[in-house]
Amino acid sequence: MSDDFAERIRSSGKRMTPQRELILRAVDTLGHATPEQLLAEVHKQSSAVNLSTVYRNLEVLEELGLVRHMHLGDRAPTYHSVGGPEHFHLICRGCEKVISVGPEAVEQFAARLQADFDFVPDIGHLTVFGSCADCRDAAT
Amino acid sequence: MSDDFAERIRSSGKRMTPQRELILRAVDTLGHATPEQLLAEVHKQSSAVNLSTVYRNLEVLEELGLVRHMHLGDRAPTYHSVGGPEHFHLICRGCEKVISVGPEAVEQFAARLQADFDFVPDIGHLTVFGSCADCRDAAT
DNA sequence: TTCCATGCAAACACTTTGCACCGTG
DNA sequence: CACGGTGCAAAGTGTTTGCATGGAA
Repeated sequence: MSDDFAERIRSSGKRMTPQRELILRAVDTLGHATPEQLLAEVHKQSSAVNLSTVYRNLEVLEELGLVRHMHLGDRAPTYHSVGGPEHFHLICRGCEKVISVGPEAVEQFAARLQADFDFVPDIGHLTVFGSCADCRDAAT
Repeated sequence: MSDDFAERIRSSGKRMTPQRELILRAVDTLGHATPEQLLAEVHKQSSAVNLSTVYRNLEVLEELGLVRHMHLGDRAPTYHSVGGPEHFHLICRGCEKVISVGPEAVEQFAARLQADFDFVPDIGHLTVFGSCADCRDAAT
C-alpha cells in the first residue's frame, strides 16, 4: 500500500522521504486530523519532523490525490486519506461527531444539481453540518 | 426592515449603534462578503468603524440569527443576511462563482440523511463545492 | 550530481482580547 | 448613570515563505 503510494509519488517527479511516509501513515492512522494532530502523531515515532514539512507535504499529497481535506469547525482543516470509494461527511455541531457516508446517498442530489444548474459537485469535499439524534435529544 | 432588526436587537439586551446598523446594511448590500469587504463597504459611508467592531458585530448578529456565514474558499468566511427563505450555495472552484439554490433541491437529500442517519442537516450553512459548466468547458 | 525536500525562523493573514473611553437606553 | 459598544494596539492562531543545508534518484 505504502509502496503504491511511493510509486505514485516518484512517477510524478517527487521523492519519497521518510517524513513524507510518516505523514502519509499518520493521515491513514488518524482518520481525520488537523496538521497539528498529524505532527503529534508523527512525533510519536520520530521527533525529526517540522510543522512546515507537514503543511508542505499535505499540499503535495493532496495534489497527487492521496489525501483530501475538509472543514470540521470553522477553523480547523482536517485531512484524511483517500483510501476506498468516494464518500462525504456529516458533522454534528453538538458533539463534533463525524459520520462518513457513501456516495449512494448523494447521487440523486448530485444528479439534480447537474440537471438544474449544470453544476458538478465535488462529493469528496462535501461536508454537511447539522445535528445528530443524540444531540437533538439532549437539546430538548 | 432595519427597524425590525433594531427591535430584535434591543429586545435581546443589546443596543443599536450607528456602527451596528452600518454593518448590517453592508451585509445586506453586498450579498456575500468577508469581514474585510464589509469594512470597506462601511467605509464608503463613514470611516469611523474599526475592523474589530465588524468582527464583534458579526458575531452578535449571527447569534441573533440576523446574518449567517459560510466558507467560500478555504480561507475566507463570507457573511450574508438572513432575509428570505432558507437557501444554500454552490461554489465553483474554477471561477469562484456562487450560485444560490432554494431548499427544494435539497429536500429529498435532507430527508434521506434524516432517515438513514438520524441526522438533521443545517441547510442554510450548506456549501457545495464543484465546477460549473463554463469552467468544465474551459478545462477541456 | 541534480533538484526536490527539509529545518528553522521570520513573515503573513486573519481573528481575538485588554483597556480606557463613549453613548444608548 | 449603568452597562453594553467602540477604537486602538497588542497578542493570538494557523499557515506560508526565504534561505541554507541535506538526501533521494
